[in-house]
Amino acid sequence: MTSTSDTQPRRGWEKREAILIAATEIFLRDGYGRASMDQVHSRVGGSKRTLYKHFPNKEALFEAVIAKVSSRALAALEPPSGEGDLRRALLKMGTDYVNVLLSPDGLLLYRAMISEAPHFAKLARRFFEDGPGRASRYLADYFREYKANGIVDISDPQIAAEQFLGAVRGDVHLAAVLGVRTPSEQLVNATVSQAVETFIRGTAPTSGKVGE
Amino acid sequence: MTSTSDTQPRRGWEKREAILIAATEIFLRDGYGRASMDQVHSRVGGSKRTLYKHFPNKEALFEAVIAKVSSRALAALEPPSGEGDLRRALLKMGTDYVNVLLSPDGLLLYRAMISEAPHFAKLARRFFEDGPGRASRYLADYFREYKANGIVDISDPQIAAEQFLGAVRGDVHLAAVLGVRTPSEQLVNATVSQAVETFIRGTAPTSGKVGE
DNA sequence: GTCTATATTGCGATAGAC
DNA sequence: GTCTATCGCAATATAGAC
Repeated sequence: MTSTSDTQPRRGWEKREAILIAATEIFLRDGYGRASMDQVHSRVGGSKRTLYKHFPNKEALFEAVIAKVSSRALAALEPPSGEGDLRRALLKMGTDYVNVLLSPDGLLLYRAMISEAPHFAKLARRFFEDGPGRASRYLADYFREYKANGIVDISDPQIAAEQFLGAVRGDVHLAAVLGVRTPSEQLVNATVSQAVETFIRGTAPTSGKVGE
Repeated sequence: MTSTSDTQPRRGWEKREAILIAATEIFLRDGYGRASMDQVHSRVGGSKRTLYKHFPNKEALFEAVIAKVSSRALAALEPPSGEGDLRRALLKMGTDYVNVLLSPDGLLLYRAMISEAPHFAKLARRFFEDGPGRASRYLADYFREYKANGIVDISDPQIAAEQFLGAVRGDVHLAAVLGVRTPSEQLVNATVSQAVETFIRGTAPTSGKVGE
């Protein structure tokens, strides 16, 4: 039982789903170029004709795969909870963010999007807007409130948000994407909390007060 | 005159260089998969035998291309100058760093490495060590000195270095890699200086003193 | 030039849903 | 029985490494 497909016949959207699942694994593992419709076909079984009925060509199949994985992987990015203190919000936001980036889907999606950006500009833009762009917008909005209340001293909230998330990412993400090393959860936590402390102190209103 | 090749005959390493130049443009523009030896051949002219004499196969040619572009693009990463104040050193380091990342070679190299990391693990590791890894090591060493002198308060210098560079990168780099937008020099400068200010205040020894 | 890989299609047979 | 999705299998065409 190495194959995803049972011997069960499938009809309608079930077949479509089966194709999508097989295609997802193959496209994300091998990349668009090295993946072949034949691989997908032999993995899912059935007729090639059916495959092309559901997805008129390789590009369409790839786009469907990315759309699905995107929504699945990026769903965990949520706006910081409005109340509560700054430290807690940043910790949660930072942790969620790196967890999305370092999740299997997150890593594969990131690689796929960067690889294919020149040929799938629309997908690349959507990925950016729904992923990193959305996260930093959430955080920027949050900062804007706190800035208005004088709780933080930030000249440009949007830039600050991108920088906090960038700091949290550090080199850990790139190392994981390149397969150089995979971070322990412990290192990730240490990284996030150090980033939070530096950021809070770096944006404290004027006195040396920490947080709160 | 659209071709890189003149009609001049070439011998030995000249031919090799000509091949490398043509291959560089094609590989980085189209990616490993879509690039073809035929394109390289027709661009550089001469016999296919000669091409395969210099580079026994496609992978070897790709590796040579990456090695050359890597050393060219990453050369600008230097250790921060030991004396001078922290603010100036961070500004220079941050600016150099994003300029490397956002340079044409930097962007193309980044994309190529991420795309091919699974199939060229050795190249990927070297890229990481010679690029981001080296930059953060330089900065971490610098921080260690300053930490010993009590000029900065940093719990883990290596993590802090990666975070500063990550903050400087922000989302600007990813957006450029994805072709979503290309940052103005002005935005880059604003980003770097905001990161520097936040970082300096965030790592100041204990009082509210800023820098110096 | 050779040989292989691969995207895409043609067409007739078939099988479950209504 | 009529539809419609699916199947099987072959054919076409092109590209690309060597």
